[in-house]
Amino acid sequence: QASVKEDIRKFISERHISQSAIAKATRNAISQSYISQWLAQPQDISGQKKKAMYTWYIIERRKPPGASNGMGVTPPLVFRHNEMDNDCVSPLLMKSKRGARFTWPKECLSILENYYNANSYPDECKREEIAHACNTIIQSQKPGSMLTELDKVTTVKVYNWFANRRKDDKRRRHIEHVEAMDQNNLMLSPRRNSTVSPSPSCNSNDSMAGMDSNDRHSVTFWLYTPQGCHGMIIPKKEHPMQLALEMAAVNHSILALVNPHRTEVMRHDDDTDGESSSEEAIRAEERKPFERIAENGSFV
Amino acid sequence: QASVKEDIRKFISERHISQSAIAKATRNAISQSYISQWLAQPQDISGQKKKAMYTWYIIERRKPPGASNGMGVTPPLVFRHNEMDNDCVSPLLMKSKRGARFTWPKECLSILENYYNANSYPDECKREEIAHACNTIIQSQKPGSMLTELDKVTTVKVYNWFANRRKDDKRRRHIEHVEAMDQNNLMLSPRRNSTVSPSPSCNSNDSMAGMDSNDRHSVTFWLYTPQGCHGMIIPKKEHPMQLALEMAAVNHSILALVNPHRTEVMRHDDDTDGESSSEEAIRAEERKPFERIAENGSFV
DNA sequence: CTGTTAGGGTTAGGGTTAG
DNA sequence: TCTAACCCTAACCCTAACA
Repeated sequence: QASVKEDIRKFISERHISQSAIAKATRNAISQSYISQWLAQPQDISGQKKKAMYTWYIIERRKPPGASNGMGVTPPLVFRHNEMDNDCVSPLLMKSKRGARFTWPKECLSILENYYNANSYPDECKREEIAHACNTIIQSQKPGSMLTELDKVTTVKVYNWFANRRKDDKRRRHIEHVEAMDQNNLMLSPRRNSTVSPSPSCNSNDSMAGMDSNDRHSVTFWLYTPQGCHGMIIPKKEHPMQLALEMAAVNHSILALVNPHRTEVMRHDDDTDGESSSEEAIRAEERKPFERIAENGSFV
Repeated sequence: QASVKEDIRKFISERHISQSAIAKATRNAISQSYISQWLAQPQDISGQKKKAMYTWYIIERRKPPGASNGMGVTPPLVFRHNEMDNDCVSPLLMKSKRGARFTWPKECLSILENYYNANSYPDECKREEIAHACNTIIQSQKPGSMLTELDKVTTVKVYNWFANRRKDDKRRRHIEHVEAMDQNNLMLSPRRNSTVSPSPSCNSNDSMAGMDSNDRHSVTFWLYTPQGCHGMIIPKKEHPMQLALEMAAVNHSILALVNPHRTEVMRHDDDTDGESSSEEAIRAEERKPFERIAENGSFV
């Protein structure tokens, strides 16, 4: 069965709708570049973006063909991600991170390091060269056995290494910088007052003050902008009934996509209580993941 | 004057030797935990452990930097604990990075276990639910008092529990697997006899057999492939004389340390044996670099 | 406009530290 | 001794900025 993606692709091209128009229409729920990638890659999969995309599609499709070539800023786009929102999307994505993890043999690390010093941005060609060099070395280390899929160095692994390496470098530099800038306030005042912040994480200045002595995980924070949560509020209303029907349709297609075999129920083995209290749903939106600050702010 | 402890600390960190490796190398004459504490406390003090530590250090230091990351199982470790052994244990607990340690009440554990069986990867939402459930139970157990910061179950604690739990699970599964693969040599022969392997750790199959019943810390080791430890066997025997000299040197340094008044000795390198005896060099050998077990080609 | 990717962010595996 | 909390980092997500 042709995927919904195919339909959308066709729809877009028939009506000459630009990717950026879509992005705009969905109020940047999906970015142009994401759309581009999604359309290009065969192994699609997106999280709740997919819903935004499908919703846009279904709504847009109803419009008269000639009028408004996608620019229509689709009616406020009200859908909330509540029921029907059984995050059935995640499992596929998540899967990838769950397996056994590759680790770089140290011989390879020195190779990588060498290349890195020469050039931190190797192109695909160079990456291939590097990967090959690594594989050769690894192979020479373990005479008999063939390289397993996991152990084999690929250009992607090399790419990742360089990317991570660069980030790490940057982080380290930043920390140094912060430390260097720390002569002034050696003695920081005891801000231990008991009345404050039940959620200790989000006070722009104060949090930074408590944080600078922190470990590498502060990387999560020293770039965080306090106001990251625009968008998605969606004031509107269409005919509720019709919308509901649409939503049902969307949901159905998604389900079908995710789970090609059985079209009816969907196990959604993951969490997802059948809960759908509206406020619950809203909070489900952009969860701020995991910040483990807290406890270390204590002993200053 | 910089203490020897400083030297050791530096040595360890430079060569990336883990505390548990040291513990193992000294045959648990010093526990990993003890090492940790000793290094943390400025107010050093240890009894005879100190000797074990120093002995390890002195011996390990002679090894070529690349080889044997602390895993060397130091030679029999002969010294006797005689005089000079002033066990001055003054627990001057200093600043420690982590606070007092939280422990899970058993009621909570069963809750966690339940959730774990349903889903080992709870999202933030679920974690909050779990935390709340735990807190409720705890609260009900102790009527009057408010939950202290330490006892309160947070989502982070829940997160950690699940992460640790998953690892533990994996370890357990692996051990089972190894045990299952171990039909052949159930009874490990008492290789205690004097003629063989002075280092009991590196005989491919036997070592595994001895290990599988091990505790959770075996996780550090079941990643070594059986034949990964060739070159460790060290058939050699040191010249007794040489050893004696070593011991003398060790004792000397320790004395100097215990009696910090006479500073003239210690600092220089112990191993005045200008030898680099040829047999020593043999053992330098390269070590096989780890190699994961790769059981996970499984789930494609 | 679209394809690419650098770089900000995050998750989770393997291993270590420390109460 | 046991294990909660932590570190390190491979692999992945997403988008702004470019080419």
